[in-house]
Amino acid sequence: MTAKQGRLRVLAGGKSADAYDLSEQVGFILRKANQRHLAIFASRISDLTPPQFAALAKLYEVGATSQNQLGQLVAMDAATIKGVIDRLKARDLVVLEPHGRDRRRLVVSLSDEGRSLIETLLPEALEVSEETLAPLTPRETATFLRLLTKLAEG
Amino acid sequence: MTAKQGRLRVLAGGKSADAYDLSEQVGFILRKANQRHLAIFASRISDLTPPQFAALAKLYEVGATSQNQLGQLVAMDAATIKGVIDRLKARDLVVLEPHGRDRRRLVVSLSDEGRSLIETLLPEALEVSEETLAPLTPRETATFLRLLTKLAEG
DNA sequence: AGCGTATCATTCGTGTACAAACAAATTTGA
DNA sequence: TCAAATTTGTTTGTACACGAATGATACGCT
Repeated sequence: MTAKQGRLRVLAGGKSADAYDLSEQVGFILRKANQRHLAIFASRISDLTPPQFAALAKLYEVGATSQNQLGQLVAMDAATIKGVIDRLKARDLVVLEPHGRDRRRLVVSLSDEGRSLIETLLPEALEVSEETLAPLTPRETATFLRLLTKLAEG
Repeated sequence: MTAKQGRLRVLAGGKSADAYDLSEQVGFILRKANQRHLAIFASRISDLTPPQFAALAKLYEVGATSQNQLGQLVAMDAATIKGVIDRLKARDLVVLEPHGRDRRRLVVSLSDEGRSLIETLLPEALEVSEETLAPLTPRETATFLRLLTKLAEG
């Protein structure tokens, strides 16, 4: 019934000419892996979204920085990091101050509340990573992370 | 200067107690890998977004289906697939018809235009996958896809 | 037949993501 | 030195992504 449309031809001699199976494409599987991870994250850390957590964790790591710089550190563009910071700011988890010498800049840093929240959450976050990687053996995990990093960095 | 805040303690004897390096967490690297893939996709296929492409490709593969069912096939929830289909419908790439026996359902199928578009784009999509995987050797690619699939499926 | 449950589509609200266009401030370089 | 290029932050518009709620319809079971 469905044979008439969408038949994908595979050549006899090994390599396929135009065989395309969506569910075998990297992008598609990558999206699904991400979905699974997000679900695990949400089930353990309902207080923050992953991008919000990433921003706080990075601030905790590097201290005060400008908005854009923080964005680069957590791989978000200017428009995206702004939204994330706005929401953190609205919850008083971060503090914004003007930069002394450069009047374009806005320096972001953790509030006391933000610091104590991230300190509470860090152990949970490690468990999120563990649970995400649970389907793999330790050996596979090491291999996977190495290859994934290679892929992410191009 | 930043040493006072955010210091992460690592125990002497090997395993870290609460060391947390954001850039080593699966979720973070997964997000970056996704970003790189999306950029590659956009540079080669500017006509459609990846979700739109996935929906069309799946329709091409399986023929007419209900909205929700298509959503399941491409791993999108009901609200998401609806938006995607709305946009495809607005460009006349898909056709919507009521289902005969079940008046709740809306049957989606490719329009002629949609079919010819997806046929044109399929070879490009294979190259998107190739370029995404280019940082890995063929051997690494095979390993990576196997592990990624394991991870995505839990 | 009828009642509870499940499914399908839709809507609303929130939160990423990114391109593009912009203003203000700073840096560069001729 | 002073105009050009760059950086920083902001806004707008489009497109996912998902939880939760809703209404209509279908189905299972007694």
